[in-house]
Amino acid sequence: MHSTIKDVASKANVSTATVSLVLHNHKRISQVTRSRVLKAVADLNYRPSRMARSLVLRETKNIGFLLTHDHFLRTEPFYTHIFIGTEFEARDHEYYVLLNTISGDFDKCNSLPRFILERNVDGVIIAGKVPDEIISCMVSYKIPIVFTDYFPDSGTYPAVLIDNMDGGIKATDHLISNNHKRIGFIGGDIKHPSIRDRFQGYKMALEQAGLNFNPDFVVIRETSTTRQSGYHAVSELAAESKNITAIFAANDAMALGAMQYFKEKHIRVPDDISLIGFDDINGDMYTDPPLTSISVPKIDLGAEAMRIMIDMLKKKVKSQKKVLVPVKLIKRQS
Amino acid sequence: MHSTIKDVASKANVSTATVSLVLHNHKRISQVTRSRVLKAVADLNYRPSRMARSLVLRETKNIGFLLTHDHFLRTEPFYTHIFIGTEFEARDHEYYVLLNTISGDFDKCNSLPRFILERNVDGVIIAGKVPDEIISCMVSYKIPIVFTDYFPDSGTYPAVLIDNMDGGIKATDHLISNNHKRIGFIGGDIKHPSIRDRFQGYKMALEQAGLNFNPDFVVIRETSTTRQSGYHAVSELAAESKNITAIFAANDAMALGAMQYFKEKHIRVPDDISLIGFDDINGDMYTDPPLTSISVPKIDLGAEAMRIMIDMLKKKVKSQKKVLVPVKLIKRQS
DNA sequence: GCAAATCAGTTAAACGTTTAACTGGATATC
DNA sequence: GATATCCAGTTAAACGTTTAACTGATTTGC
Repeated sequence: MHSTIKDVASKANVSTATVSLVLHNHKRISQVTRSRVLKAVADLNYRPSRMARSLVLRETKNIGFLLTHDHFLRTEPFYTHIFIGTEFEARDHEYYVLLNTISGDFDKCNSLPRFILERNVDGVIIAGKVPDEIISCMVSYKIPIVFTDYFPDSGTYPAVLIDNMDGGIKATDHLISNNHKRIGFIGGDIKHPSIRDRFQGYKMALEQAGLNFNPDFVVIRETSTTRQSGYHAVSELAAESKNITAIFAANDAMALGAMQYFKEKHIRVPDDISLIGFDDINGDMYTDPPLTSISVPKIDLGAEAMRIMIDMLKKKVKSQKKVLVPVKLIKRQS
Repeated sequence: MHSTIKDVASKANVSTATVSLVLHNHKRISQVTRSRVLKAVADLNYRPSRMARSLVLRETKNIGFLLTHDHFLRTEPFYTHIFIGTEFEARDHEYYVLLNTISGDFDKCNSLPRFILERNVDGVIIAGKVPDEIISCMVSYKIPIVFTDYFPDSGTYPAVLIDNMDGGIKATDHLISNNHKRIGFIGGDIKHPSIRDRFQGYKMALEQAGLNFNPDFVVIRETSTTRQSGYHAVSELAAESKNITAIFAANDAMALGAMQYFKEKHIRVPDDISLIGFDDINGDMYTDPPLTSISVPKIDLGAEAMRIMIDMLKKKVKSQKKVLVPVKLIKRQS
């Protein structure tokens, strides 16, 4: 089998403590012993067991990644990319990421992710909106938390968020600069902080440009932000009868739904109506025509969250840092 | 902080051994003691620590997921979906999946994934092609391995593979049944078992249909199977001058490259030339026109691999089972 | 020349579990 | 009534590390 610290110790004729001290570069060990130990380590191909270290050091070197089942299964790899970002950063600091999805109607504290109950993670990164209940359940475990792409209304946690308001402004400004005056907005789940901020940006940009905000140009009653709700929202908006010449969709999924609707009704994009989305999933998928959108650096977002987490763990102090990651307008043909 | 087995023991006035036995439903404990212990467990919200259990039971309840950096970063979420599949199955059996990418030019055994060196996984699932060296490095650790979507030429390991040959036949048959006689094949990395088998299926289907295999209709010199190589391969094929009316691309990425080429040359798909791919990434992305392809159940593939792994761990016996997961023709408009 | 300080290690406890082996009392067996 | 069996737990070792506290030898300071 594999070798343990005892094998190394007996091979080098020292105590296990000495081996451990050598591996931690402790100054108390003489050069000659040190090299004898290191030789034994190399000969036996020894590496300390993570489990044993974790137990005594009370740190697992695992970080939990938590999101709802729905978010994880979305066809657009939005959260997958955030996950990958955390993974990249974790690797550099010798952490592993344990993924756990929870159901959207979570309510019982004893159905918390196993990695929390069994104390198998040093901290948890939460991605996207999760039920408030789970957060209150988690506080009793005193585990460090970092939020990404979501932030609960109450509580003080570090978070990495998309600069949604700025994105809303940029998207709307883009349409305005293309001479659109009658600009619609379709959104869903308007209580979601991200969607709310994008909508806010939309209104601010209109105001800035001296355009009136017209509630008739807005559909935000949808409960979700899926392709279906985009289709439905745009059909309710009845843009054609209101002379709306451009639409800002709260995310690309909804924009795709809108596009499908327009295709069915033989309304041409962008000739008859312009369309801009948010999230820039076009990098991963294709749309016809390619969708103009606000690009979100998803991988950076995950990496930044992991950076904050690792920093908190190292300094043993709860951070409250909020990071807004900047977004970028990606002009395409819609 | 959290409670340990000692807290429970002293609260219930028993030894820690009794608590453990109760939690393992050992028959030796009387009903009255059992319920007293269980009450203490509930009151203190106790769960055994994974690290401590792992140490004494010598099982980590973690499974490693290994693939090359390149594969993980592919824009098409092929391996991501396999990963998700393993994740789903793992969850049901109380395992976690630790992901680790390795570089494609791996050579040194001491750069093996940390989870192997530190004995932090009970087994490893390898996804896609990896350097042979890593496999030989791993054998000395005597860790159970399951391959997915790849199988090394030497060695006896369990594997979950796509039925590539059947897929190749199905794809070619589909073109034949649409009255195509002059069918091209573009592939890359032809030494890769998957690509080789797809090509094999192509040839078999031609033969079966009484069509001649024409080497001029084939480009398999590309070294990779990316969009770029698809573009390049199809330009080399010069299909138009050879009167080729249909092309079977070894995977969807290459098909996409071909499509781009045709678009640039104003060759219409499917009017001027038919195109079929392999992998069915169209479920996750969009192409124009929607690409006919051979669908691979990626999530199932990952789940099946995890199932085999867990089964091996439970029975403590090395399996050599090879599973061929069936593929399906998805007719679209190309 | 003797106490104090330094050096180079070792001892042993601790982390939180599991479980084989043991114990001491009650019951069954002949 | 002595012995064997069963019952319901407990004791203690083990898993593989880390590290505070200790030790015994050597060096330093005055």
